[in-house]
Amino acid sequence: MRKTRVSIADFDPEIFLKETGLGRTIVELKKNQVLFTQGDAADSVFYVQKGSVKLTVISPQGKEATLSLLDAGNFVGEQCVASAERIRVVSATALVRSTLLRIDKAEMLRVLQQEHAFAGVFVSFLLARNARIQEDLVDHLFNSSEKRLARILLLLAHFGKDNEPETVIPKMSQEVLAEMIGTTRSRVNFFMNRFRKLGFIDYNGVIQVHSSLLNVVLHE
Amino acid sequence: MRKTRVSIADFDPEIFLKETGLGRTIVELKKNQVLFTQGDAADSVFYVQKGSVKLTVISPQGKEATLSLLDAGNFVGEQCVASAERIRVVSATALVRSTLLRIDKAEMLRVLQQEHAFAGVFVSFLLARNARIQEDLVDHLFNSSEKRLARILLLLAHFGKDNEPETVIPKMSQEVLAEMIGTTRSRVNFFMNRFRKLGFIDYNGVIQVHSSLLNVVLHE
DNA sequence: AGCAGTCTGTGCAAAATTGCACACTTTTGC
DNA sequence: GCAAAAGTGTGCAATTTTGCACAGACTGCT
Repeated sequence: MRKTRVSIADFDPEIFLKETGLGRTIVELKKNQVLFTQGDAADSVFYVQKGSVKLTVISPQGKEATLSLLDAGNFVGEQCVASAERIRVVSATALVRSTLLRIDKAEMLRVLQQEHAFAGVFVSFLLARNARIQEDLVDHLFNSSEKRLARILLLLAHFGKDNEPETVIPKMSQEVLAEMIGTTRSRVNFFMNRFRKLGFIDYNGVIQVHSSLLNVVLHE
Repeated sequence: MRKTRVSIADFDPEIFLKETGLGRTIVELKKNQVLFTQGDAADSVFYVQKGSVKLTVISPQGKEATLSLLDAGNFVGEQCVASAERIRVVSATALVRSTLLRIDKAEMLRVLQQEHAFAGVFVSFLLARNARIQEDLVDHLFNSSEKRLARILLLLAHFGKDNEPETVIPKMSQEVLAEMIGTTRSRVNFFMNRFRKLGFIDYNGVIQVHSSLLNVVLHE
């Protein structure tokens, strides 16, 4: 064990994000339980310890879109750290039974301010998130909905698995897939069947993605 | 003047981002001059002091897309702070004559690590950038290209002006507009003329946006 | 002034996408 | 176990978007 000191050098982001403490509480969510809703007051940040969370937005016209899925190790609702943001701009819902750490905004600001190591972890997270959203945007700028669907399926096939090249996709309706790639269910259905006929995916109950699906994304 | 101390309390992000120093040099760019290109080695971060920069990506098929315009006060190439990223994933080009501060990656990491205040500035920037990209993505998920064009025009009308509600848009071809909203020039031309006929924009040489264009974005 | 290169206004056929409808099949909740 | 709700496989007409093509306007350069 390390020498005990009062200095900040003892601060460990890993531990901070695992344990409760001042301004930190544990939140347990059942599958499909809502963490917060677009429009809610935003006074805390969450950190996913176990499970996964889906971020969605609703358009003024009532259409829903899914922005991203966040699994263990991600922050949720981090926008509220920005001074101007007092309101949630997205909704967050648990995809499966999940455990999150809720961190008060004030505590979050304090720790960011005082603990280098933690700020580093947070910056890394923000950069990764940035890169991912930007990729999604590029995907929209360049690709047809067919390719977007193929890409999302490939990404989902690895979602939440750091290790094995598992190819089974989390239970997910065609409707939700459509929301994620910004198209209609008709379209998703059409392509899913096409991919199946071509042998890129298997698909009876659960969806299994084969690496051959990569061809759709890569080709031409 | 404040008491002189050797402590880090003297560090001022404002000053740091204005002056050269260890690991920091000034870069002057002419209009349309390239700062870096997709694929270049990424070993530094830039901070826009004056002028503005355009970020673009090229698809494997050779199509080009414009991801964002960054004016004074923004960082460019910040992705390289992420440990994994050794290569530029976008290209950056000056929109007008511009002055940037180039900060070595190592120096950037050092300062982020040691100076709370600076880390705060950087986190704020990342959050703002995140929010903006996310809005762009939502725009794509929900809106038709007509609305996207209207939105971009409105945003451009205020680009680089913190103060006056100026309505003149920086010189920008229909081709570039098309790249920004992910459609074809045909389409942009079609809508530009429509907007003009409807009196939403004026358009002889330079583009002037009227607030009535808001209706396109807001209406149903 | 003259030429080259870029940008704009059009037009149009081909292709992709949307929006619905409806019948089935699975799940879910009680 | 059953009824309601959610999800899926189809089909199709209307609409939107793409991809080209071409002529005229404008710009910068020599």
